[in-house]
Amino acid sequence: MRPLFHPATEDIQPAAILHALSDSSRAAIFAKIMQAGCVEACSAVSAVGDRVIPKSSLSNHFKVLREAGLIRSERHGVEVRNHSRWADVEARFPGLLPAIINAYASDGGVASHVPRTSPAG
Amino acid sequence: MRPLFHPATEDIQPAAILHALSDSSRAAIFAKIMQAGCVEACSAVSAVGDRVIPKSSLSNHFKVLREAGLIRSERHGVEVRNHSRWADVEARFPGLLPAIINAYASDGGVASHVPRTSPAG
DNA sequence: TCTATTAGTTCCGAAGTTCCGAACTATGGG
DNA sequence: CCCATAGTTCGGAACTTCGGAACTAATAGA
Repeated sequence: MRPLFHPATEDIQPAAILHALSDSSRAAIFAKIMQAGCVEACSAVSAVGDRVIPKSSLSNHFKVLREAGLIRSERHGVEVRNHSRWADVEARFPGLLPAIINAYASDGGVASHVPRTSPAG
Repeated sequence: MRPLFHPATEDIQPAAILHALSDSSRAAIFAKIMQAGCVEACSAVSAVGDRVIPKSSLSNHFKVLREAGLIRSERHGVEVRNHSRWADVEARFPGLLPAIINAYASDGGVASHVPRTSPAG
């Protein structure tokens, strides 16, 4: 298993963030990671809405979020803990994440009841 | 030639907007349409940066932007004029477009020197 | 009306991406 | 060592995107 790659804050690209969050499953996963105190094992997100997501797809979704710079993943024993990189992204692109999360929330969609203020992350 | 489809303002989806703008060529095209007084013939965007975009790809990029609700395209004789739907998108998802355009601009990228305030259109 | 030109769309094959089950790797407990 | 749990990688099917060639639509000129 190769080590998990994370971009430096200054290497985070807007296109990668938009691509990562343009998938509503991934947007929901990201919203959930923020709500859950910014720490979440992959297995805690085995479903989005009514839809069960297979492990391999989930692993790929986490990879896309990680390589976009949206989350930081750390192995802790047998599991991986995922932290939101909200502060990093906010520092680099102020207002981008709140706007995206709000848009999903106001669409009544997948990422509803998401905090409008920066969570501790 | 079938008529050009445009979603109603209330049918605009965040995921579609993010997907449309997660491609840097499309983000550049959209930025250019706004800068150019919100009207632009497709042929005026035959290149993005140093890269020449073939007509068929360009046609598809405009279609993606149109179907995401970001632009309105009207046939005027032999050409198509594209208007930004900034006001519609801003009404539905306040702050989303400025945040995205700013993110690209502050990345020093493709959509630099883009207005930070809502343009006429 | 016929032809040419310009602007854009559609078609379709090649190339690339995503999805997901199966096989695999890594860690921890007994 | 064996088993269970958590996640990754592999690989094929399904889907998307790219771009050249052929097409449609409007317009101008003979």
